[in-house]
Amino acid sequence: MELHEARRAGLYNIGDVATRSGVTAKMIRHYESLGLVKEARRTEAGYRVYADVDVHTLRFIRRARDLGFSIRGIQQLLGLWQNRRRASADVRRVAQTHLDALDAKIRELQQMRATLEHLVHNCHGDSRPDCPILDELSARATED
Amino acid sequence: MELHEARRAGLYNIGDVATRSGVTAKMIRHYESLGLVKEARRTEAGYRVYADVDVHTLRFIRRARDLGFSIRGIQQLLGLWQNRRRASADVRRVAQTHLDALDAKIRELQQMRATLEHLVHNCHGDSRPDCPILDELSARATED
DNA sequence: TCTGAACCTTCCCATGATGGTAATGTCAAG
DNA sequence: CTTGACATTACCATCATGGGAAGGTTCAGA
Repeated sequence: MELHEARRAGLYNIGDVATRSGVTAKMIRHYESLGLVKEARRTEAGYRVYADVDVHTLRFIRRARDLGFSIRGIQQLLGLWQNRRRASADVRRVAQTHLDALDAKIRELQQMRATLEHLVHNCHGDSRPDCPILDELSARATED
Repeated sequence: MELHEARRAGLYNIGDVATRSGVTAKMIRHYESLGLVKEARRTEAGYRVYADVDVHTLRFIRRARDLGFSIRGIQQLLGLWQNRRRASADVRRVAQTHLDALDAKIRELQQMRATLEHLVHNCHGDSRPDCPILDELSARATED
């Protein structure tokens, strides 16, 4: 197949798909190398060729990434999405696992934030050198 | 210098320092290669040798890492810590920058979390295939 | 004194998701 | 036929950390 034939057949090259899906061409190739999306057909010149269904799949991937799912999680979600006999419980389990991970991460960052906020709040922030931030970081023990 | 002499002089090898500072030997070497800590002296056999002041510095680094500071930020903080003519305003500026970054990251994760929570909440989680989580991910447009 | 465990050294590779760049080849329009 | 905008692969970088291999050192105990 050649590219102009593919175009006439309603197919896209990687740049078109990138624009339509919101996934960069770079990442599309990367996902292919990971096996997250199946290997694209090629024109005779070696250009990747895509159809609407691929755009749809890549949008799915991008939305999942936007929700912070890992490639592993997206792999699971894609598998369930493409399996009509899936149980929604399986989907929810994957999502819940990620939700728990998000919660853990948020708590971790909030803990950092609280400590740092406290320190920043207690720092004069003037021309003098004394600074509770440095005092805390150089303290002999980890206590506040 | 040989190791037993160094020990008698109150110095440590990298394993001791790792234990005392809470920074792994691996990371101590890495920080040295980055220039975050100065190059350690060596015994004649090539073993790194450290003093109490180095333990102190590495603890400082570990505490800063625990607060999520980047290597770049820690470099700045170390510089200020070791500069007696620093202005606390400079320290606070570095900390505030990181605090802002933490806030941004937390908000980003909370946004993800909220969306995902909503989806998980609306998913039956039973044996049927219909699932709002997949519906959202495969939606034609990004709206809730 | 020998041996083995427990250290140390350097060097390379892996993570996860993404970006950059370079060298090279193809396509489409003027 | 040239030119510019595409495409291809391959490699390197990020950020902080860990793993492991291959080899040298130290030290305690038999």
